[in-house]
Amino acid sequence: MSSPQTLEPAVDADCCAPTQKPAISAGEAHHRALVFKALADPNRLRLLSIVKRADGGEACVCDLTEPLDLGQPTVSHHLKILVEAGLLSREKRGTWAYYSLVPGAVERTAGLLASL
Amino acid sequence: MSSPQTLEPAVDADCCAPTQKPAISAGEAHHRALVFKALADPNRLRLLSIVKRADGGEACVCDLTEPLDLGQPTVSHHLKILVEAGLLSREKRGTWAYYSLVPGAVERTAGLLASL
DNA sequence: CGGCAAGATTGATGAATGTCGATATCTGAA
DNA sequence: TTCAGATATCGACATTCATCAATCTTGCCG
Repeated sequence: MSSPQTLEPAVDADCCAPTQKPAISAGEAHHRALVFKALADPNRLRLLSIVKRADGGEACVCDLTEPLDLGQPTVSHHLKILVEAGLLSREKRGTWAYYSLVPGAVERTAGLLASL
Repeated sequence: MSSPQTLEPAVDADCCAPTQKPAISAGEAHHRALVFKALADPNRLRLLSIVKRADGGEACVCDLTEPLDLGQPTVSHHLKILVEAGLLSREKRGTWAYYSLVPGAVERTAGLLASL
C-alpha cells in the first residue's frame, strides 16, 4: 500500500484536523442524488423550464404533452418524479392538474452543490 | 456572419410577447442533463466531496477507493464521468493520477439551474 | 533488462430507467 | 345515472447504468 503522501491510517486523537469529515455521508449522498436524478433527464428539464415560464407560473398536463412530443402517461410519470423530488407541486382543480415550481426549490438544489 | 435577425424582444416591457419561447431547446436540455447525470449518483457526489476537502485540493485513485468501498475499476469509471462532465480535472504525475475540482465548475452548474 | 505497482480499459451481468399501450380513477355535464 | 374528458396507474419492453473480475498500458526502479 504505497501511498504517495504518507497518510497515517486511523490514529484518531490527532492534533491537526479536528473535524476533518472526509466527505458527506453515504446516506446524505444518496438523498442528494435523488434530487439530481430528477434533473438528469432532458425532458424533465424542459418540463421545469416550461412550467417556470408558463402564464401564472403553472401548467396542466395537456399543455405539456405537445411541446415535449411525448405521450400523456410519460409526461405524467416525469411530473410525478419532479414532485417527489420536491421541485414541483401539484394542485388539482376540477378535471385538470396544475403543476407549478416549489418556491425556493431551485435555490435549495443549488445549495446542495455548494455544500459538497 | 452576424445575422441581423438576432435581436430578441427582451426589453419590450409592457407589450406582450406573442412568440414566447416556451422552454430551453431539446438540445440544450440534453446538454444540461449530461452534467446532472454525472451528479445523479451517490458515489460520484462523495467523490466530489472527498476531492474538494482533500489536502491540496487533489486526490489520487488510491485514496478514493477505500472510503467509498468500491473496486478500483469502478472508481476510475466514476472519475472519468466526472471529468467528461467538466467537474473534475486529471493530472498524471508519475504512476499516480491526481484529480481536482475544476475551478468554477460547481458555480456554473448552479447557473444551469437558475437559468432554466 | 525484467518485474512491479497504479491506473485505465474491456466484457459481462443484474438493476434501474424511459417510453408506450391499455386500463383504471376521478370529475363535471347531460 | 350515464357519458365524456383529463389524468393516473399498470404491464411490458428496450436501453442505459453501476459494478466487478480480468486484462492491458504505463512509468518506476532493481
